[in-house]
Amino acid sequence: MRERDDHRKHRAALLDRLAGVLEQVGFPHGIAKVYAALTLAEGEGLSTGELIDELGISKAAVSNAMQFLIGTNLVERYRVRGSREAHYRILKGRWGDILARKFAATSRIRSAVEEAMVSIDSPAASERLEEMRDVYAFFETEFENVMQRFNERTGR
Amino acid sequence: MRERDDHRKHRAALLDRLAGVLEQVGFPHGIAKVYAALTLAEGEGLSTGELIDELGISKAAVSNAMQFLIGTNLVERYRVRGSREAHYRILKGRWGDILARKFAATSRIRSAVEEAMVSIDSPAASERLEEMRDVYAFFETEFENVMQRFNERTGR
DNA sequence: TGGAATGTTTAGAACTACCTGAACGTTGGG
DNA sequence: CCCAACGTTCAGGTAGTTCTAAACATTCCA
Repeated sequence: MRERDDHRKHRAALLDRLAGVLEQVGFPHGIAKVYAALTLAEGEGLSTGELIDELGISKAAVSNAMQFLIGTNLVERYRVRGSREAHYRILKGRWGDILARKFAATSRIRSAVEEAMVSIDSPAASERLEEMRDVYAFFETEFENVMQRFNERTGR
Repeated sequence: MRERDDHRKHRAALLDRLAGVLEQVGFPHGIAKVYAALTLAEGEGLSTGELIDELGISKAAVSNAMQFLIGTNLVERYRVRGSREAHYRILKGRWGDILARKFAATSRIRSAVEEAMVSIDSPAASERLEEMRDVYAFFETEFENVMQRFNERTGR
């Protein structure tokens, strides 16, 4: 069964690559692997046991990852009749939220920099902070517009 | 000198806070502290010795941080006559580059997801990848437009 | 060109994140 | 209600990162 073996290896490589992508988005390593496995699942989702087999991790790691993924509303638990195991599937339409959360950092950063500006007296330092503030203020409003267009697009 | 002491403590807190902001942007911890110190410097920059004193780190850490900051074109070295120490100052107008670099991840992610799509046959998995691809493609073009507006704005 | 001051590299220590195994708690079928 | 299957929590260990100290290299001035 050389062919099957190749297939399996290829799938594993694909999974690692996708997990790497998700780490770039900001997911912790272990959570990225779980999310990637759920994305590439043949059916609608996977059970705890299937995740343990496919990823070679412990059930504690699965439990931990699910606490994060369910807590952040990216994954949900569901039951399959005839099985006592928990099953997990990816919720659709969550990518907008994931990215919106990242954009939220922009406004936090802007206000933190502004807060720093008030207690600085050196002109040189003020100038550097001002540049930083202006850049982030610009991107903050741009991101708001982008998200609005995104929501209109998906709302249709 | 209670007043001076308060001032010093306040500065240190401000520095930590700004360093935290920079970590949110993606800087590693040590590098964020150095960049924050250079931002808040009274004058145009700081010497190695000043950074060591202010941050309480070793000269090796300074050397390492500067390798990163100079390598990514965010800081430059300059000399001060009468001193044999290296001095470092923040380059102006680099924040656009910093953020552009982050946006570049968007297109890398989109193409990685597209690559995964070609070797997947499960309809459920394809659908999930497709959603991810579409979202990232949307943001990719939006970011391109945002960066163009940013460059026009600063180009003036 | 020699020597002191400074910067870089490297080997190892400390810290942090995360994972595992085991104990514990919970759930559901008989 | 009890037992077995499963999930969660927690203490401990491991891997990876980043710091430091010290050796080494470089630079600059006499």
